[in-house]
Amino acid sequence: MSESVLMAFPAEGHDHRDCVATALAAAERLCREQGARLTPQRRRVLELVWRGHRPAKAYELMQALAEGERPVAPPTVYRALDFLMEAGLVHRLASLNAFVGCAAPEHPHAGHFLICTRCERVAELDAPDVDELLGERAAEQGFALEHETIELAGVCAACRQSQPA
Amino acid sequence: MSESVLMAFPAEGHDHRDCVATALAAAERLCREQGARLTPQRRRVLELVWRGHRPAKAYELMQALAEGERPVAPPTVYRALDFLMEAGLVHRLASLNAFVGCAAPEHPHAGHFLICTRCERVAELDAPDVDELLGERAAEQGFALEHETIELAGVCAACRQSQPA
DNA sequence: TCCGATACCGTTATATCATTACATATCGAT
DNA sequence: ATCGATATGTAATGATATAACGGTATCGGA
Repeated sequence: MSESVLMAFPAEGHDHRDCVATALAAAERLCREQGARLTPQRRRVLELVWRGHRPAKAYELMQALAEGERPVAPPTVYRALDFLMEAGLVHRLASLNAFVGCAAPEHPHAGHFLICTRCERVAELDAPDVDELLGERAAEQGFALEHETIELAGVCAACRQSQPA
Repeated sequence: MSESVLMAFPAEGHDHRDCVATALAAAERLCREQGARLTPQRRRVLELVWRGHRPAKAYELMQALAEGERPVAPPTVYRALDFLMEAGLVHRLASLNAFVGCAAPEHPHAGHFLICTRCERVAELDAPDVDELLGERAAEQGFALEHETIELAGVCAACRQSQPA
């Protein structure tokens, strides 16, 4: 079995600057390749989304953007998020109305998420076989699948260990 | 393979009064068994949710409730919906901020939905094998699954036939 | 280099979705 | 009939997201 390109729950003491740096570098590269414009504003929003492995709310991002600078209005952040989602750099979590950075933007994939209800961190689940099966089941009904929303809430390994209750 | 108890996309000319009657009867029965109070108001909301196989928005339900009667405020409809969800009579679709009636409330199940982007109808997908697989994949990461949100957007068979584009 | 088209961004207003808090009414067991 | 628990009414507010419009930056072609 090959190493997954997708993100598991990150280790306790991982160097998060690496996560951010990698994500931003990948974003720059992808956008250059595709002729998409990763403007400073969009880059800044992406960086903020990557502040942690917790999903970021749009209005939190707004506040963070405004920090020190002049305040920004909702469309600013929603436009940036729309762009980033379009580019596959960010995923939206429908069950939380929140956004997370994508760790593998170069590998197009439907996002399947594990969401820890204790620590609120999010990981992407790499499960192409689930996709396949869902596709089959949908096809049996004559349904042409376009977009999947798969979000699994529960308790991550670290939280179970620290508080088995 | 046994007949699924869950709802496929309903046929063009199906007798929808049957759907509603069946759903309401099942609700009455379940609530009686469980000692839950299906008050007239809650029953009315359930009935409205079942007006069609399209997801119902909370504020639409509010308006419909108010029709002819005195206007109602948001908590009224949200409280009724909370009760109905608790009882498993209604599912919430996170990707649409909307609600659908559950066709098989006596069979506890995670809701997996097919949502047609053309006609906006919704069907439940019966795919215990998908559940199983997801559970396994999650378990591999030490993740204790609590709740699944699975919503598949696409085009239903009827819409594909009528407009293959 | 200039121009025009397109994409980006700022701003105001408003739409949409959902909850809090507290008062009143109803139900149902004793 | 009374009392506690549950359900409902009501007002206010919070949270999420989009519409509409105009100005500005950027880019490709003349």
